[in-house]
Order: sequence, then structure tokens, then C-alpha cells
Amino acid sequence: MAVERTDAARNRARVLAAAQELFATRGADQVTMDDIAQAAGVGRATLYRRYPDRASIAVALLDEHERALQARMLSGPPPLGPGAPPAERLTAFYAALVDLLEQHVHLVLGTEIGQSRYRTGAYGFWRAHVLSLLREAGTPRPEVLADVLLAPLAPDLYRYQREVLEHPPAQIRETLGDLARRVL
Amino acid sequence: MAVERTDAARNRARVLAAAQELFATRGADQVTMDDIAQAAGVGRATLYRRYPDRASIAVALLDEHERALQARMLSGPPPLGPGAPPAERLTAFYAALVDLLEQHVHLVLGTEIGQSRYRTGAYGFWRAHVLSLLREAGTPRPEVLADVLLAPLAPDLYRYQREVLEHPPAQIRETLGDLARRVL
DNA sequence: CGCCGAAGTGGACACCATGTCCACTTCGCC
DNA sequence: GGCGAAGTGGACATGGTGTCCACTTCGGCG
Repeated sequence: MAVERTDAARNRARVLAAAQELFATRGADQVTMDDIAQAAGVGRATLYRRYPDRASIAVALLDEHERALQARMLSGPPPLGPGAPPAERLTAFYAALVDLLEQHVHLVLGTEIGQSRYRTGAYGFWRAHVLSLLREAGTPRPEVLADVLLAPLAPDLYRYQREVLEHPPAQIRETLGDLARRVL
Repeated sequence: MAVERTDAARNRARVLAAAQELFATRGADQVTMDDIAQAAGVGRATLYRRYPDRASIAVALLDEHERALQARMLSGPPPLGPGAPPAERLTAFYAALVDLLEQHVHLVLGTEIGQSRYRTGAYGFWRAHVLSLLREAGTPRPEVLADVLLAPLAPDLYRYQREVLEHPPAQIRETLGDLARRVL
């Protein structure tokens, strides 16, 4: 891979910082590519050269956080990592996703602009994880149940729970934990 | 209420028929107001006079079907109507919503264009229903659990299950029935 | 049955957001 | 220090929305 030019790296950092701020304060769906370009102090061609759309920017911003979580799921300590029974692992997974949403729900919503949640790489990872837990537990129709159990983690639902219904994250976490224990 | 003029009634019928067809063949999010106006043979001001956006058109198209279902939920025979235990009622509700989505998923998606699912009138009705069943069953944190149990009925998820994963509706229905029985 | 006022109509127009183009600028290798 | 390629930015074109207002149609009333 060719080394990135310093002016390109500087502009990329400015774009991500500007987008992070705009997504957090206004919500990703109320921010235009032009808004981001102006806030970053670059032209639109500069922005489009690196990121084709807002979803790509949101994915870039989330990448580090999601990779860290995925590493903990694959090889961290139980119950998020391997070595705990499926119900405990699913409960820990739910808690971790609630934490991710609490920190970054606006970015997660941003990754879905103009594309389906179900086609994002992250969704594929979560789904594979839950599917493996269901198979281990021997539940019927795990391929259907996996998406049903992931459904409550939709970012638009989380935002509604937190900002409209004003549920504390702890209550959401506990309710999802109850669900995990009843289903597995 | 003033009687509707015959030219207005004729144009409204044409708009709804055109939108029904376009939503079914192309998907609501790929159809413009201009597409609908042209297919209906009316001007855009005529369309906008009656319907401010595509979501309103989809709501108008769904109205009859949703009202019929809501009537059955309120005063039809059990287990969809009153008189069965909560777990049976929730199972019947899930089956009825799967039927509605199987018939009209493109319209339901249309009702969410430009607005959150959670702010639609229909969602409020489903949520009130599920909440009353959870309270009757005495589950903890019913206000949180209600949305969690409604999450698997998201129309974008249903389309993904049917068109990408190719799950038959019967499997979705059975899996949701299992969930209802395990949680209540 | 004809008239009249109000409701209804339609396409030109203005606006907004996206995405591209290409002349110009900057970077980094030799 | 020079040169070629990467990078840049704002003018421009396009598509979709939503409004305007001159014109048309409807239905109630005398």
C-alpha cells in the first residue's frame, strides 16, 4: 500500500473530526456532505475522493470501537469472550452492544444512511456470533431466531428508548438479559 | 364535513391506485412524488394538495387493513381478541402481524419514509396492546419489554428475512410464537 | 338550466443536496 | 531543485421536492 500523503492525511483527519462533531450534535441524517466539507474546511471533491457518502464516514468513525468489541468477543475473558454458557454469553453480548449504542448511537445510525442495516459488515458479525450461541444451546430454528434476538438492538429503537421513552440503559440491559436467559 | 367533489374523488382514487402499483413493483423508497403524479395522470400540485409525502399515501393505503386488524384485536374472537391467556394472545398477535407484513410489507416501509416508525399511529396501537398483555402476565419492566418484543416486527427486518434469507413466513411465525411462550 | 364562487388543477419555477469536472496546487521521490 | 502524480476546490449539471398562480371544473342556488 502506498504511503498516504501528508496533506491527504491531514484532510482525512479533519473530515472525520468534523463529521464526528456534526453527527453527535445534529444526528447523521440531518447532516449533508456539504456540511461536512465546510466544517472540515475542504472542497466537496476532496471529501468525495475519500468517502462516497455519509455512511462510509460513519463506518470509518466506528471502525476502531467495533474492532475492539469484536476482539473481546472472540478472545477476551468470559462471559463476553469464550468459556461461559450461551445464555451468559448472550447476556454479556447484549450488555456490550447497549454500551456501544449508548456511546455511539448517532454513528451507528449514520452507517445505515442509504443502505440496509442488514447488509453492513458489523451486522454480519453480530449475527454470526448470536447464531453460534443458539446452535450451542440447541434452540429450534436458530437461523430465524438470531435476527429476532438482534432486532432489539436496532439503533433507531435505542434512540427512541433513550430520547423519547427516557429508559435508563441499565433497564434496557436488564430486560435484554432476562430475554437472553428465558430464550437460552 | 363537506362532500368531496367528484373530480377530487376520482383523482384521489387514481393517486392511490398508482401508488399501490408503484410501491409494490419498485419499493416505496425508490418511488418519487413525481412518479406517482405521472402514473396517476395528475399534476404535482394536485397530488400535494391531498398528500404531503409518500408516507401519507402509504398510510392511506394501509388504513383499511390496519383498522380491520385492530378491530379483530379489540373485539374479535380469542386468541387474537380478548379471552385467552397473554402468551396465547401475543402469539396470535405475532401471527397476525406476520400476515400483515407478508401482504403489505412495501406499504409498511412506505409509512416510515421520512419519519420514525416509533412515531406512527399504528406503532402506538401495537405497543399499547403488547404492554397490556405484559402487565396482565406480570412481567418485570413491561414498558421496556414491550418495544423489545415489537422489534422483530420491523418491516425492514421482515423484508430481509423473506427476500435475502428466504425464510418462509411459517418459520418466522413459529419462532415468534416460541418467543412469546418463553417470555410470557 | 344558467350563473357564480369556491374548490381543484397542472406545469413552470425556485430551492436544496448530490456528485462530477478540470484547471490549478501540493507533495515527495529522484 | 525539478517533475510527475496525487490531491484540491468550487463552478456546474442533475434529480427530487414543494410552491405559485392563471386557468378549469364542480355543485349549489335562484
